[in-house]
Formats: sequence, structure tokens, C-alpha cells
Amino acid sequence: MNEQLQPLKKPARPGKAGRSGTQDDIVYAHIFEAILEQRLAPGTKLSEEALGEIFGVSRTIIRRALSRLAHESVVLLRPNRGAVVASPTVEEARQVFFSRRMVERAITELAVQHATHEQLNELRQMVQEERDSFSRGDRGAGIRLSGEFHLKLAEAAGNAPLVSFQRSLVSQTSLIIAQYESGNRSHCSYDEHMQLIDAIEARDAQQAVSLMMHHMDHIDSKLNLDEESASDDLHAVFSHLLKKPKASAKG
Amino acid sequence: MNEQLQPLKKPARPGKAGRSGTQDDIVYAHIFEAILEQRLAPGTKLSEEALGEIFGVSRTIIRRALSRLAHESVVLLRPNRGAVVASPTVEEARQVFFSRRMVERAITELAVQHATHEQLNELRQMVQEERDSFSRGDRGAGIRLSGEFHLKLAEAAGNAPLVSFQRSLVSQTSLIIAQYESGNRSHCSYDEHMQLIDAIEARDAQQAVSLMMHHMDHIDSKLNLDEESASDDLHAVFSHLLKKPKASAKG
DNA sequence: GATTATGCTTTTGTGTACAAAGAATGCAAA
DNA sequence: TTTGCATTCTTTGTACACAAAAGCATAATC
Repeated sequence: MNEQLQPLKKPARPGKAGRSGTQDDIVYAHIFEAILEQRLAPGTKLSEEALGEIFGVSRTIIRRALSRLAHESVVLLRPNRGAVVASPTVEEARQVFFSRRMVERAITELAVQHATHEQLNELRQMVQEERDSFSRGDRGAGIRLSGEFHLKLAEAAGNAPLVSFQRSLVSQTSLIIAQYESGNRSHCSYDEHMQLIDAIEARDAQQAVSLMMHHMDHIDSKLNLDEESASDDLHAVFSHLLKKPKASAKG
Repeated sequence: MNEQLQPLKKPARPGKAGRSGTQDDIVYAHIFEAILEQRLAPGTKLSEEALGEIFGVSRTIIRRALSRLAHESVVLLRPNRGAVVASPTVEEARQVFFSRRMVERAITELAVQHATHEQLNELRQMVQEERDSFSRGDRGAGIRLSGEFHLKLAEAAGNAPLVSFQRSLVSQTSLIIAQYESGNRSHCSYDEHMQLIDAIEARDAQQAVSLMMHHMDHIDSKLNLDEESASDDLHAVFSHLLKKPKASAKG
């Protein structure tokens, strides 16, 4: 019960926090990671006090982190009833994918125009990390890194509102993949990511957009949204009743 | 300086006033309105304690409202230095407009497919209100209602992520208009709004999108982003130095 | 035996106190 | 007069305490 984590002064893996180390961001990043890597299942309740004890901070900090996650639709904040990990329905997943196609097309076109060689090299590095994760068999990290690639690409496009929207969409997509993708079909998105970078660097807008759209198709086709939608939808809807609380400290 | 506002005390009972009535939302809405209607100028500092006293609530509530506004990029939250009303630069304005064209196109296409007659009637009512505001000479309310029209249209499109993004874009657009539109050119967006509704109701996607794009062009052309960009940009950049604090209770 | 009522516990919502980081002001020296 | 420094003062950041609401279990009644 008293397995409290290190006092957060030094995050175990500092590389993940988007910004440098305010407690706020660290807690946010850790919960975010845990959700995307499926260490926290959809529907799991996120108690403020429990999280506060785990991270060694007060509920104030936890609350802000949860609020931020809620704004990205990664957790659901129910008034007077606390926060739970979101369980996107099939319909919600479809809406997210619709928006993503729209945004990714725009981002790709802008990236062809604006991305610098330096940015493209950073993207290549990220793809390398992504590949490493998959060859390590670390599926959770792979999903997360794949998402971070798309976010970085948005940054290279140089449109701030788009980046912000993409952040939310990528988060939700990761959650959807974690929930709906059949585990054995390996993701393999890194190959497509690499081709995409090449097309962008060649400033071939048509080819880049085409690759991106196919990439979206592939992600889509790996999900069980179409065939098994009925059963999976039910599972998602009632997952909060099933109560599989994988509280991080307890295992 | 004890000019405390009454309105918030109105729900003398701190009980449940439904979903719209939490103190939180009220404070958020009031500040939001004040900003969009230009009663709070860009760059104005938003002190937590002062606002708390004005609205008769603790800093906790104010802080949450500011955080929410910050997420919509309507206020800027500077660490350890408090919140100020955002002053979008010309470049930021351009980026917002780029995103809006993209989103509005998608929303229009979806609305043609999904909007119900009831929704379209509600939209017509909103346009009526908008027209009334302008004929009353209430420019601030007009800007706000015009924004709310576009938000309602997004809801009629039936895509949740898009609605969320649109909310942020509309807020920023209102701020941009408030800052960059020359005052004498009346907005007159309600006519175009009405035509748009008609095209949507006729399920004429091509016509609706065309009208929407022209509408965007018109909004764009009324701003001083192109010609006077240099001077206005400088003004925007340094507006926080000029300090025109129109504290809401006094003005 | 089932169902509803009621108090008990747990968890969230809000206010407030205290600590820390900036900003402002005044003073001294060049 | 101006510039640099130090002190003071204001404002934000965090923790904590208390209040209110929801959930849970028990018990009583039909």
C-alpha cells in the first residue's frame, strides 16, 4: 500500500514531458503515457487522492493534470464523481478519424512547403526510435512514438492552432488504437512514416498527401471498427462496470 | 474599491443549478464575453484576486476559468506572472484563418448531410438575434453572436472533435476581429449566414461550400492584416506595454 | 425474499493560509 | 542624471482543511 514513488523531483524518464519539469507537466506526462501504453485500461477510475499519493504531490496538481487530460478527451471528468480513463465508442472513433484525415492532409501540404531539413532529420530520428520500440516488442511505446511523429510533423507545418488540434486527435487516436487494434497485427507504421518524410523532403506535395492518406487508410483498416463494432462497442460502453483497475503502483 | 458585482450572488444557494449554472461556468462566460465585446482590451492583466473580488468567488474558481480561457488561446497564462488578455499577432491571425477555412469547409459539407430542419431553424433564430444586435449598434454582441452561429453550425455537423476545435477558432477569430477590424465597416455577416442556411437546407453542398468560402473571404478582407500589417503588428506586439486596463467594474 | 430508507464512508468541490517568485521602489554611487 | 543593487511589496503556486455530494451497506418493512 505504501509503495510511493520517488518524490517526483527526478522523473524516472525525463524525456517524455513536453515541457521542462514543472510538477504539473510531469504528472500529466506520466498519466498520459500510462494510458497510451495501456497500463491504465479504459474505464479505470483515476482517484485524485490515490494519484496524489503515488506521485507525492497534492491533489491540486493532480486535479490540474486531469483537467488537462480531460480537455484532450483522454480522460472523462464526471462532476462530483471523479475522473476515468476515456473509452471512446466506435462512433467517437469514426469522428476522430474523419477529423484526422482532414488535418493530416492540411499538415502534409504545409509541411511540404515549410519543413526544414533539420526538422525532417528530427522526424527521421523519431521514426528510428519508433522502429526500435517495435523490434523490442514494446507495443505501447510504439503507439506513443507513432503519435509523437504525427505531432512533430504538425509542428513542422508551422500552424499553431493545427498543432493544438492535432495533439488532441493524436491522443485520442492512440487510445482508440490501444482499445480496438487486434494485438497480433503489428503496426509497422514506421516504413510509411519514412516514405512520407522522403516525399516531403522532395517537396512532392501530391505524393506526400497520397502517402499520408494511404497511411490513414492502413491505420483505419487495422482497427475492428467495422466488423466487430457491435461487440466492441458494448464492451467499451460497459467497461466501467467491469472494473479492471490496473492501478499503476499495485500491479 | 469595494465595487463588488451582484450578479454572481444571484444563485444564493450553492446547490445544483443544472449543468450551465456552476460558478465556474458563470465566471468563464463573463470574462469571455467581456473580452470578445472589447470591454477588456488585449494585453489587460487579469489578476486572480481582483477578479475573485469582483465576482465574489475565491481564486480557485477564477483560476479554473482562466485556465480554460488559456486553453482556447483567449488569454495568455504566463508562469508566475499571471494572465493577460491575448493579443494575437498578424501571423497568428493568419494561422487561425487558415485553419478556419479548412474547418468551415468540412463543417459545411457535413452540415449539408446531417443538419436537421430543427437545427436549421435554430440557426435562423440566431441570425435574427445577430441582426438585432447590429441594428442596435451593439457591435460586441454582434461579433459574439456571429461566432456563436458558426459554433452552432459545427454542432449541426455532428462531429465532436470538430466542434471543440471550432470553439477555439471562433474565440480567437472574435478576438482578432475585435482587434483588427476597422470599426466603421459594419459586419453584415447575417445576410451571408442566412444564404448559407438556405443552401444547406436545399442540400446543395457545392453552393453551400462556395458561400462559406466567400464568407471567409469577406471576413478576411475586412481586417487590416494585409496593408497595415506592419504598424498593426507592432501595436499588437507591444500592446501589453501600453496598458489600457479597462477593469470591468469601473468602465 | 425483495425493496426502500437511512446512516456511514469515501471522494470530490471550494476556500484559505502560507511559501516562493516577480515586480516595484528607494537608495547609493558613478 | 543615470545605473546598479537591495529591500519591500504584490501576485502567483501549492498544500491542506473543511464542506458537500455520491456511493455503499445495513436494516427495517411490506
